[in-house]
Amino acid sequence: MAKNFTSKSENYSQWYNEIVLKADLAENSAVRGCMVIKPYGYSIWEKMQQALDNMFKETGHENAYFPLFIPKSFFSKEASHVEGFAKECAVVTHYRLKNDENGKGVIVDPDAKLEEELIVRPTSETIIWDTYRTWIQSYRDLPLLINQWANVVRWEMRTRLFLRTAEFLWQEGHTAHATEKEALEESMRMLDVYTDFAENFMAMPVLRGVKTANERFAGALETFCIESMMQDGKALQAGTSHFLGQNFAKAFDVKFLSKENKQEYVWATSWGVSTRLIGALIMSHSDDNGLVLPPKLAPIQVVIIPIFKNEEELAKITEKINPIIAELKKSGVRVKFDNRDSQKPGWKFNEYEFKGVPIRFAIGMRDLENNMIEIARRDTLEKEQISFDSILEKVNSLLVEIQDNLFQAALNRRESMSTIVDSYEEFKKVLDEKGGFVYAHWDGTPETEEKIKQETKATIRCIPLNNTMEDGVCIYSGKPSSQRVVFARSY
RNA sequence: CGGGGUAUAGCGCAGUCCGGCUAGCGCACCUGCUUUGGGAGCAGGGGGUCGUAGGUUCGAAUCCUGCUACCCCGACCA
Repeated sequence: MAKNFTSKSENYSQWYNEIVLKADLAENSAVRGCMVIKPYGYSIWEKMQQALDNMFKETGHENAYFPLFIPKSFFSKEASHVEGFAKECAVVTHYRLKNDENGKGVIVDPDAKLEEELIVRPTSETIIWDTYRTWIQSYRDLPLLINQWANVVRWEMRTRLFLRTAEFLWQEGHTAHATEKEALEESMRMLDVYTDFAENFMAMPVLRGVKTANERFAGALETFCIESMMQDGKALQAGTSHFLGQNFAKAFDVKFLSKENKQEYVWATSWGVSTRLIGALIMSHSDDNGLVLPPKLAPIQVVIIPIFKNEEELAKITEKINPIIAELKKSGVRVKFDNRDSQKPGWKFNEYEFKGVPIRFAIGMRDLENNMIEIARRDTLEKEQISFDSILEKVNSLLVEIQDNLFQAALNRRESMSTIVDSYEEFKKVLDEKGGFVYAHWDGTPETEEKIKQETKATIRCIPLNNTMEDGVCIYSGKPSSQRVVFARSY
């Protein structure tokens, strides 16, 4: 079974790229740092969108859309926010092109300079809060619970398909509340939504925690996050939910009249996940045979491959399988019958393995005679013959089983990649030799965190929520500490 | 922005050091026959101003200079 894949144990980075290319998910674009998401990759994103969007609706949120361009002046209103994003913004300075007089093609018309430059949004807090000012007057307008599906641009130095591209797709929720308590509850609620999505749809276990000051979102008072562990032992931030306090309300003068007839600033949250989740999905489950998708997000859950020598045989197979396909579709299973005669069965087997389709059936003349069918599962690569009449039952139970199995395998992997250490020596050794999450005591200062980062490239991924309190001493400074935090090298 | 590398058919590459006949290979594509239970075989075929601008030379993919783009490693980041 030579699949021509670089083994992930040999070169993880190359393995990742091959998965993306061979599963036909995406490719680098001609535009610097950007990515073309191909139809199959996009269909996975659509599945993610649908699931998340339902969850947002269930928690009372509505979708809206705000402009791509943000006047530069909006950014100067929240000092720490601009500091966080200034280095990576694309800026629109002109609005017209013209033909070069020297015949050198098209040039930017110097006469078409914008009075005020426009920033291509790296995130939408500023333009949304500028808009919210006019939407919010009374406590009756609150809470305001809005989500936007959009593209954003961050001019990163170095890019990687799905994990870090100059332009990426995401959703960003922006909410306004009357009280601090409500806003904090909202940011926790959305962290719960993300956790639910990651674990139950992506089959990817996550650590829930709060970021340290160094790692906090620009302009937030508190950043909550879900952190996942990839198969190479590096951490990936899968989603964030920010408690913004009154920072943006004050910067954009968003006030409301309370029940007590007093002018007050609103309390805010924002939260987002991006197409990076597709990268997380790839690195959580895939193997040396290609992509492995959890059934709940697989664009094709079941593929049926007929094995035939001529049209008559195909007709017989089709006649036999069609009722089953209809039944599967009726019960909501996404099924594909690949009856192309342009490719051979073996070619198709490999193709759907690359693409991570959870269940594959193969049916030929032999099976018709025996009233049997061959079923293969992508997660374990196991094959078996089952009775034709048990297909429906088998598919329904196996889809659930694969989903659970992927989660459990990822969880086991993460647990085996988690280590508790009590000394800096041990800390460095584990990072170099094993990777993964490293639980260690930290004195709580940004200085120590920064030094550890410089010396080891490991950052504090989060301080776990509901952490167990435990007295100890900081592995770096030896100062007292009351709990362990989670370190890792990360993407 | 620092360090390294690459640019030749749709994709992946060889050829460049040491200039020379019609620029070659694998995959993909087209035609025909035989095939079809894990990426089929044989035969035939189509596709290239060798990144770009200039220079050296009888002659440049190959040597020289400028430019551009992309990739990898760092700093930065969802």
